[in-house]
Amino acid sequence: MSVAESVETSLSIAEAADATGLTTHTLRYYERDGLLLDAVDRASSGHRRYSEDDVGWIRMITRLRATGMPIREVRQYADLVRAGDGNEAERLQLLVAHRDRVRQQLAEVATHLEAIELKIGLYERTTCTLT
Amino acid sequence: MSVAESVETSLSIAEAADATGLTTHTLRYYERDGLLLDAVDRASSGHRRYSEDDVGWIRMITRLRATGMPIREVRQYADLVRAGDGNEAERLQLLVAHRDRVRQQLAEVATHLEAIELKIGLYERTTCTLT
DNA sequence: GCTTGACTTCGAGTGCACTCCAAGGCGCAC
DNA sequence: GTGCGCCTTGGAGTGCACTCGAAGTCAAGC
Repeated sequence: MSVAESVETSLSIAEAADATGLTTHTLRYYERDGLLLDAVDRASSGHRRYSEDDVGWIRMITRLRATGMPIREVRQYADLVRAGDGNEAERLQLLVAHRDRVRQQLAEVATHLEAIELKIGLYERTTCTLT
Repeated sequence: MSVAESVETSLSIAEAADATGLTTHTLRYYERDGLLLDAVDRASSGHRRYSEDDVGWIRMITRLRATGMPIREVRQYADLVRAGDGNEAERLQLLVAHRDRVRQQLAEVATHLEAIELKIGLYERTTCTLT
């Protein structure tokens, strides 16, 4: 923990887990699975050192995951970014497709939620009557 | 199919699947797993006959599922309903807890979506510049 | 009366996303 | 110098929700 303040801030895997809300297991899993842009830097001991860029990217992919993008597709996106400049149109296409799916799913969930709230209204009336 | 118009409308499993958007596999799975209120009626041939009540209940549980309620909890809810009158408060509690989770998750997804839309905005500017 | 097709059961298989384990390394505190 | 805790690896295990397969039944049409 005393190593935490290096010249440029870099985090241990536990700190990165803390910072991103993932577990250390998941962080290693994501790296193995090609979701990160590069292999994370290592200290001389072999321990991972996460840069701010790493953490920023991981936050991005947690947003994608939290909105339901499958791992496979996150990897595709990472592959595009890793490939460097020139494929921005493809990245855009991927993100737009995802956005549209999320919007639609959000709308569907909202509709279902309304139906559930209606049901709750019925039960509330019942239990009020009973009390 | 010519049997479709019985005295009181009852549906074959394929028709019920059509009506609910589930597969016949899933319908049988739900029944096996105790998600339905009773075992579905059978024709003399042993084939399932879904009543309108059955279909209504299945629609309700697809709404619960579509909003992320785990199978296990849907079963608990079904158990309560099956137990009959007197536990409305428990059912209400279960639904309210679910509603709150859904609302929160909806809000989180909306936030993540905004961040993703921001990213899309950046890419749109990039690709415009390139063109 | 034989084929066709929709249905039945039970159990096994699939895909996804983690999640955990065993065996071992490193560096600091006592 | 030894225990402690955090880290490493590869691979195996878990939980969820389906999804499929095999073998067989039944009613209807030709």
